[in-house]
Amino acid sequence: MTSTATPGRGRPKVRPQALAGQAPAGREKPAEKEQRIYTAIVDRVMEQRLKPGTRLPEAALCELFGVGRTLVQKVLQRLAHDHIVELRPNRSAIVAMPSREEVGKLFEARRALEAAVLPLVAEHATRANYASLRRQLRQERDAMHRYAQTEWAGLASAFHLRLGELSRNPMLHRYLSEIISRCCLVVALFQPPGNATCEHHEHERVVACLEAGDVAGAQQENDRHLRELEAHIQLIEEDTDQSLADMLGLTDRS
Amino acid sequence: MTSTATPGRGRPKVRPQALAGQAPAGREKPAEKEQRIYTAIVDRVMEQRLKPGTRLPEAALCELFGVGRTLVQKVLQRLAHDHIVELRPNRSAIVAMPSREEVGKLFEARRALEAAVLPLVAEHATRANYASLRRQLRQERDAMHRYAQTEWAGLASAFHLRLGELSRNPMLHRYLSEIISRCCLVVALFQPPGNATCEHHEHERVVACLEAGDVAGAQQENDRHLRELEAHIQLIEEDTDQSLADMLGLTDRS
DNA sequence: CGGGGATTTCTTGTCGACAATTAAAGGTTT
DNA sequence: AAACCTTTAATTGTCGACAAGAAATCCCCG
Repeated sequence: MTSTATPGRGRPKVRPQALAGQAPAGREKPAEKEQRIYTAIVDRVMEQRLKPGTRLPEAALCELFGVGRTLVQKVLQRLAHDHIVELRPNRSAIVAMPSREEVGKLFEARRALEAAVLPLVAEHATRANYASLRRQLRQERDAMHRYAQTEWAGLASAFHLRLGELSRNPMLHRYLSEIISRCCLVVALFQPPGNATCEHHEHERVVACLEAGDVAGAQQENDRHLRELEAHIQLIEEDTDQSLADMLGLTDRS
Repeated sequence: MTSTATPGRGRPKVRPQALAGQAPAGREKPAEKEQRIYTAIVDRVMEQRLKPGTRLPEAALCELFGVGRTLVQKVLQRLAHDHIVELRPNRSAIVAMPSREEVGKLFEARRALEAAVLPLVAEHATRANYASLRRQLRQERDAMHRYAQTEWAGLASAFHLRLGELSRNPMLHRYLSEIISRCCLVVALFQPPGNATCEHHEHERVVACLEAGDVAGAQQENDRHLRELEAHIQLIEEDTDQSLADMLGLTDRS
């Protein structure tokens, strides 16, 4: 008999690992199921409860969410397409860990895309749109003053998302959404809690330029704003010796 | 017994429809399988052998390509993400048929994106890159003179794709590729064979501006070029009474 | 003769099962 | 003791099976 004390020959048998399932008992529409799993994973990544490099085996996700592998695979496909996870053939999916170069390209793309979007916003935006933008800015400021970091971070990116929406171009909106959520991911990765940049004045400046019809000015302000955000990221990244740990291969396994 | 002459009660039983399978007998790597199906469908759509609105039932595709439904579904997901097909819940997937408004937004996005890409191209491009661009332009001109329409169409979009590549930004490159292939789809849909615009001079002008360091000029030339292309599409669309046939529901079935 | 169900079939949504691949440890040989 | 091979488990790739939803036709009734 194979006792528990004697270590078997091959790969060690993993313990059943009773994972706490949180599947809502009530039946839900098929589309909602998929969305629920998707957002659950994205949220955990944003909260840093799922760190980059963490393995995401399909079976575990199946138990966690109480669904079959088909659905989990579909979600993983979507996550991989959005670069939230990395999908390797015949290997577990892992939470994506963007390299320094990728982060640079990411912000470059974001600057280019937002600059391309601003003229369309200026073209289509109405008074009501500007009013709602300003309302959003007030919320943002309040959250900052209340030191509600997670909420504030969400609102800050919501501003840029709203700009994408106001371009009235579904494709550009989608692309910008994709890039912004990846940026959020990066920020969440490298930003130690409690270390936030005070940026909401810059948002206000962009809106002011837009409302005054100064598109070029808005582009310039936004570009500078994004560069500042990126510089802050880089700085923090230098601070922690992330690269060293990475080189030693300590970030690979749990 | 249920004879073939008497029409049964419910929905008419469809004939097995012996479809000619073209599955390569030799085993292939899993990733290649998926790509083979994907490109096969895209190619058929581009050739207009699969017209918009054509239904794509999973079972038929399974027989055609000799694979299971899992793979077919994965491919359909990708195609839907690229807006090549439309995916409705509990209904057959159909080849996408972009509306007039979507086409407008599509070209708007393309103009914005290419304008955003050009500065990066000017920043990164080397002498050798410009040389290869010019080589491509010569091929393009030759193909046009030889009246090789399909080849020429491919080369014409290849020029824009190359610009995306030269931006050295993977994300922008991918987005531009997506949009360009959608534009190709639209062009293929509305462009009757043999009716091509003579555009390669405009490409040359863009390259000339870029090489001279005149980014704004290149953007302007490219913008005008794309607007001309779109205007040509619209014109043709007005010509054929596509909307009428659509309203009569004649475009639904083969 | 037209409209509302009933009925049948088609089609997708979802799941577990089996095969193939990869990783990780132990044992073995030099 | 270090490098290689063997064994074992974990994990994904792929498929058919079953259930549920939608569509098309016919039947019946007004």
